[in-house]
Amino acid sequence: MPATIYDVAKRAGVGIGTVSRALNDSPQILPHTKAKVLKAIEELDYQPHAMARGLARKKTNMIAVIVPFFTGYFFLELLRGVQQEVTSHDYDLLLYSLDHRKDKVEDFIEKTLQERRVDGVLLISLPISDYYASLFIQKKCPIVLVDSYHPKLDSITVKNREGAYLATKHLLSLGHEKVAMIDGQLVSSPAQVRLLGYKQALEENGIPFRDDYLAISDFVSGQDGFNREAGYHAMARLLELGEGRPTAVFVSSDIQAAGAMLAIQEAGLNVPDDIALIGFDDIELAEYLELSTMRQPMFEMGKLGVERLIDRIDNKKAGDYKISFSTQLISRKSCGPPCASKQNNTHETVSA
Amino acid sequence: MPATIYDVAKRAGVGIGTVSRALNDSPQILPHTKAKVLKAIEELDYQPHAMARGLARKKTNMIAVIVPFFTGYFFLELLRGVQQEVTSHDYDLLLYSLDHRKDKVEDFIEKTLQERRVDGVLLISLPISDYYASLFIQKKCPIVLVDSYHPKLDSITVKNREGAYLATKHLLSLGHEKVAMIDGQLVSSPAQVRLLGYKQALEENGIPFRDDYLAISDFVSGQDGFNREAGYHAMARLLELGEGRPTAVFVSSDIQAAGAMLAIQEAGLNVPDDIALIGFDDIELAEYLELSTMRQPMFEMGKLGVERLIDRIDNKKAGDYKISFSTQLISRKSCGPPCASKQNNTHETVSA
DNA sequence: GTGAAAGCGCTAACAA
DNA sequence: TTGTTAGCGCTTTCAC
Repeated sequence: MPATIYDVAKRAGVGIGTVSRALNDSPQILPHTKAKVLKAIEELDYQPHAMARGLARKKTNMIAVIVPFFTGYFFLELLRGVQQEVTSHDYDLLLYSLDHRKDKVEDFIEKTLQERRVDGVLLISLPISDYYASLFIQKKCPIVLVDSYHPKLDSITVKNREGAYLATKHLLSLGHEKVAMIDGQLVSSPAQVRLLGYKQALEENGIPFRDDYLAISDFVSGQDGFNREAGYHAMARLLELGEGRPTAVFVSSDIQAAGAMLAIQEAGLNVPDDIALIGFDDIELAEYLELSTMRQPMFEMGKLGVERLIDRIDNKKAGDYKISFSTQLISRKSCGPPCASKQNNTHETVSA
Repeated sequence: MPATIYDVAKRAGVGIGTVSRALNDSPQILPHTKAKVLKAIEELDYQPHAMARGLARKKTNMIAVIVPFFTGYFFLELLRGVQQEVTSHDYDLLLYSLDHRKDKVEDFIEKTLQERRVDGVLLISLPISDYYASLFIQKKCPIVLVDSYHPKLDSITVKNREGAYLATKHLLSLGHEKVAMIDGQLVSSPAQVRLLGYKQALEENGIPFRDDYLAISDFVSGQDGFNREAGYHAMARLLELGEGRPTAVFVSSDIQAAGAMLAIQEAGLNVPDDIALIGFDDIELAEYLELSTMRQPMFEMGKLGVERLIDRIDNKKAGDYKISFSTQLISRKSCGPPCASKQNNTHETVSA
């Protein structure tokens, strides 16, 4: 059995209260006594039991991170940022990832909040209902949303609408008129908002929105459509338009764009000559595929999320906190050369 | 404040012992009484406090997973398997990832073992010293090593040596004679063992091992060399050999191979015509790069690791457990066509 | 400044 | 079968 605070007290010839004071750097203890205690601790290789401490202090020193797992590289980068920050603040991380097929985010929230009594929750890319938002506030349990938004809670987001707008605009500025979009399931908030940005760019350029130019990735059931297969099938549908097919596509995630690229190649077409492509995220893969994309600062978002969360926990800071990161256009080959080579498409303009 | 077991007892008109019995499905309780208690629990939205329960039961219901973070996609896949299994057994997962620049695996072990008192530890791709191996045994804390090995502990590994052997042999069978290897830092156990497999294949084919054909990835300091930059620089060194450069390279991880590929292209050379490449892992990227590789069953390893760990915890099963997964050759374009086109290299054989 | 004692919210052994 | 009580290992009053 590991040593307890009683063992230490006995060995140092003091009471357990004194040991506790030495442990917690209380000023209410003589340096001499403290030294004695520290020596006993050393000799017994004593380590305070986190659960016992947590029970007495009503603090677990754990934060929960809830993620939807299929987010792949995006999640990995984000988690790296999270981990770095968590570790440096001496908290431990309880990771929950939900499988949409069987888990509900609500169950995880209940579990972390009521059972585990974590000190704070970081919710990644997951929507939260008003009911649960209020619950967190009522229980005074700090929560930070990352890549998700709720008016009453701290949220760190990326400017999805702006990003989608800029991506579409980039395509437009290259001379494209027939610009389609491949999006994830609209239950996903980023998917919704990116669609808005796409439409806005179209509108500003006087190009009417076409239903058949919006391909929602819904191939793989139970997921949100942000995956390769879904991208592949969405592109395939666009390709079925034949001659009326788009000359450029804004895809709402790089991973879908990867699938789309494959579909284009299999159809004997070429990126960017036949169809220009721009994605969203800037995952590792994008660099290899020479895919233009809107970069999200994933690592930074994770890090800042934890920073803010711990600030709430330790310093009980209140107040609204909304941060929105801008996306950055990363221009690669998949969009083709600017303008010049697209002039041959200009005759289409007449009919538009 | 959330309801406690006392609140429930009062409301149901019973003692706290009875509530506890209802909670833990004890047979020592009348169905009628149990129903009464369950009703009170429902009404109060009571949830047992995990820490209090843990303290009394001497069981945390948490398992720790310790990973080196830079393992990228390999780790992500593995963690998916881990998560799935952990969740289905109603344990929670405490994630620790260590940054080699500042963390020591020993500190994490101490922390999880002594402070957090987790019920079990899953150590991924990380070596463990004899001292700590004994510590786990002595403390009777179950531990399972995944992608790592220790004679006294449960280990789930992949047949690294065999995999490396087969990869090298594949290159050899294609007609290559000048086969080099790019490896990670030799402190990494897989790196060591894969080197052995490479040498064995060479030897069996009567090809002498050449020092200048072994490029250790050591570019990025503080890491183990299993990353893109390191692969790039290792390949660059091989390329400096000029005409004496290898015609095929076995790279000890796909991510390094990706870097190597880039170096080859930048040198104006072509894969597989000038240099054939085979990697290890079969990460997502490999498919895109059309990189031949030895596939590791990552998801399965994670899942099995947890399965075994929980078996140890719940059923107190003892005994040695060593599982070794075989790797699978995934043949893609990066190795080029079999034999025929390599015949022009045969004249080199004379000097060998 | 320090020791003793009372909780924190549970489980489990012990009576009744 | 059920209620009572004594811990689990700590923090935190409260006296001294």
